[in-house]
Amino acid sequence: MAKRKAKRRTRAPQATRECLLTAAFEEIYRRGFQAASLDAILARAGVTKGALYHHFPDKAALGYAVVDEVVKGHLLQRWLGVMKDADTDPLTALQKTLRFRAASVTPGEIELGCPLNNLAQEMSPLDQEFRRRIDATFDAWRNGFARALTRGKANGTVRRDVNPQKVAAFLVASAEGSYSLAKSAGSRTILRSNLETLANFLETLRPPQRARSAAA
Amino acid sequence: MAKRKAKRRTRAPQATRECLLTAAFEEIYRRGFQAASLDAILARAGVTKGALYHHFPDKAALGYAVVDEVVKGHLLQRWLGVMKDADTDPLTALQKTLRFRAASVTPGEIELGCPLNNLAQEMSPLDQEFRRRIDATFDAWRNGFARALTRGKANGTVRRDVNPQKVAAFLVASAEGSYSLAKSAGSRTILRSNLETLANFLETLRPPQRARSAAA
Amino acid sequence: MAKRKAKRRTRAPQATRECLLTAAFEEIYRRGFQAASLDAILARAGVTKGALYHHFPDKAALGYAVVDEVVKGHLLQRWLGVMKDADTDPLTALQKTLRFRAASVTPGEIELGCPLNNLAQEMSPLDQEFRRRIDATFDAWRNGFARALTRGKANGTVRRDVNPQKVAAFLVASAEGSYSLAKSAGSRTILRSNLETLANFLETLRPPQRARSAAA
Amino acid sequence: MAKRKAKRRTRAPQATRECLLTAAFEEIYRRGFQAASLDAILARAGVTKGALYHHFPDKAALGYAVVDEVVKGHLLQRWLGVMKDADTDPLTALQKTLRFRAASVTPGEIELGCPLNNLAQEMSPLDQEFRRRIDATFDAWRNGFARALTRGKANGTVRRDVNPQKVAAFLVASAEGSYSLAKSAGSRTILRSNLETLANFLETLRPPQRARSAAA
DNA sequence: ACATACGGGACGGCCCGTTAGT
DNA sequence: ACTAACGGGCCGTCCCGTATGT
Repeated sequence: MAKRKAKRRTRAPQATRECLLTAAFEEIYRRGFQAASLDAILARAGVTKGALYHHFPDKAALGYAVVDEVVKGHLLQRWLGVMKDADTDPLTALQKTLRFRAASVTPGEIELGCPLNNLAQEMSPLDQEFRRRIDATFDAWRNGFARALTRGKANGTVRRDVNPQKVAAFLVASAEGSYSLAKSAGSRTILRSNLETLANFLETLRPPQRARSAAA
Repeated sequence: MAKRKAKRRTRAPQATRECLLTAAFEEIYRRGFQAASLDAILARAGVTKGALYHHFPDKAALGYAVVDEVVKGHLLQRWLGVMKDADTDPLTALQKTLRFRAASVTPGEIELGCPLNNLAQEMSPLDQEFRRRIDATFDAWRNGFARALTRGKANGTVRRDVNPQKVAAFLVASAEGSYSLAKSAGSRTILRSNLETLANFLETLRPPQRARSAAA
Repeated sequence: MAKRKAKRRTRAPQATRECLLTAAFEEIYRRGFQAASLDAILARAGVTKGALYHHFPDKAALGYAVVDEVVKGHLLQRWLGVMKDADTDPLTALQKTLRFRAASVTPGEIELGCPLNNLAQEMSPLDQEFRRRIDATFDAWRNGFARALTRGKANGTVRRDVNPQKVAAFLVASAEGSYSLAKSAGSRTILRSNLETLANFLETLRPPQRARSAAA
Repeated sequence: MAKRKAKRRTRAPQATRECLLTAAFEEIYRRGFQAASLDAILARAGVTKGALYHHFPDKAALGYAVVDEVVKGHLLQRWLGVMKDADTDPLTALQKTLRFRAASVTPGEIELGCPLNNLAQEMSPLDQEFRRRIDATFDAWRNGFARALTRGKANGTVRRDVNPQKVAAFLVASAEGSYSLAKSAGSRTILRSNLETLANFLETLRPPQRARSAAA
């Protein structure tokens, strides 16, 4: 009872792997990938070097898996979760998402920023494999937005001259930039203001005709 | 008299200091602050450890000085240089700046991103002093944009309902986000597209009367 | 039924053991015993750790078995193979063996040297059991040479004052030394020259009467 | 007096370096290069990691310096020291050297063998730079013997048909082989016997005429 | 104002061996 | 008979900072 050994969890490789990924994500989110200490991750996960070495060949592979299996899921759920097949009005859905993100941001998110963007800034120039996997995640995000805008063009809720790919890329970039600036300012106000400005920008993408029910 | 090292580098404290700052900036820009090796900086600068620790108390102080004396200047010159006192039409001046940045971006900038944003993402949560100095730089940038917009409101080239501070913050955030995404995508095309979208967004800030001449 | 690994390697304990010994020999020959990685041996053999530790209690035991079951056979076949019962003229048989070894040496042998000598140099001072088994192998080699010289004394082809044990030990030592020096010189020429000098030395062990036919 | 700190030896870089080399030599001699622990060397030398890293870029460089600055000197002094300019009779000088080495061998030398040969066997195939430096040392040894034999040919104490280079190489190889076999046998007797046989072999290199004063 | 020598610590990689499971 | 998960521990590298010396 005194000894905190608690060994032998009955051999659950899948659980061990997920435990490692979660611990690695938290440590990397906090310190960055290069500064993240494997020993700290191990202590947090409650496993040993041998287990880590069994599941991942080296630190980089652990980082790759964190991107693909932890960060990607979190991110897509947050930004694409509510508008799976929003056939009605994608622009409104996007605005709701932006405003919900602005409303529900935690102090921790303000301080630490977006985990994917952190990794992107740090590792993109240093490791091609990292860059590829990070960009693939950003691409999934952008594509989610672009598909929504395309649906809006199809049902007439989005202007014809809108390029869904370009606007989606701009939305993602502006959102990430908003988190970045809020992080260095240490201010959730700036994040909310920026996301609101972005939501207002979306209003300009609606067709001129219907402009609030009765315009013509 | 026996040994003749041929070194003897003129003993100019100011030059040594600037040499260190330049070398430190390049190394930090490339690897990040934590991963930047003092020995690598020293080798690049061609000075020794004694000189470094004569001019700076520790690694952090060197980093602070890089922000204040190297990065800040570069940044403000690039983004505020052309519109010092652009009394005529600040929105057009801003658009020109965005489009000039889009046109003149180098492959190195795409790969490595914005040095200030890199430092912001990495160091803001880890070191309050870093965060303060980085935010001060961003603030100078935002204020430059905000002053321009205020001038525009005064001379009627900018809509009355525009909040200069908020729009300036949004512009900086979107620009930084555009560099971030371009960096992880390894694509200058995405940067250009985003900066162009941002320039188009500025068009919506003009008063409704004018510039609507040839709409139909 | 769900998983189908396609492995299933026939379950043949003897074959597994020999496969391990061969892989271990090659890895040890190349890197030395201490530097030989069990994981590398396992990968080369295509078996897993469980199989290894089923057949051998630890790394040392694997090394001992390599000496006794792989190295010893190779060595004795090479140096004692051709003169099993050379009743006629042992000195000539020894000379033929030396010259055949000189002629048939491969670049790999030059680079890596004699596997028994490598192990002897590395492990003799560190592990008594290793030393014993290595010395037993050298002893078998020496005894093979000594028996041949004794037969030569009996049939008059070797001088009476020759001490077979001492000369045999000298031959083995000089041969091993020749391989050693050739290895560090990276030169097969030096090996051939030395083995030829050793063959010439054997000429001095013949009785003075004969072979002096054409001296004047 | 209790604390064994004894810091601050008044800054003696040369002494520190030699201390490191000596400690490294002993540790490498005992365990081999790859198995030699830097921490053990450091503990033996009484210096820290920082000092080591200052004097040598890595472990390999330390090993190279051990070969060039410790092993080479020891070896050449032992085998070439007594016959610097033995104008009289080089063969006798060589025999004296061999017999002196046989007489003065210590149990430690029997157990651990020749440090240069140990390094040669272990490192030659793994590191070209090691091989080069080791071979250079062997070459100096061989050249010392060869020069002596050449002088003997000049003054008539060595047979005309002797090839000094080849015989020198053979002598070095046989001597090294003798140490090798003695090491794995754990027997100084075998070393003495072999060196004596080698000394006797030298007798066959004298010109036939004078063969002990009165032969014809 | 600067250079060299050095202190001490931590990190990632890898390694040998054990054990739960089949 | 054999597999895979896992336990710990050690090693070389490298790093930041200090102290002595000129």
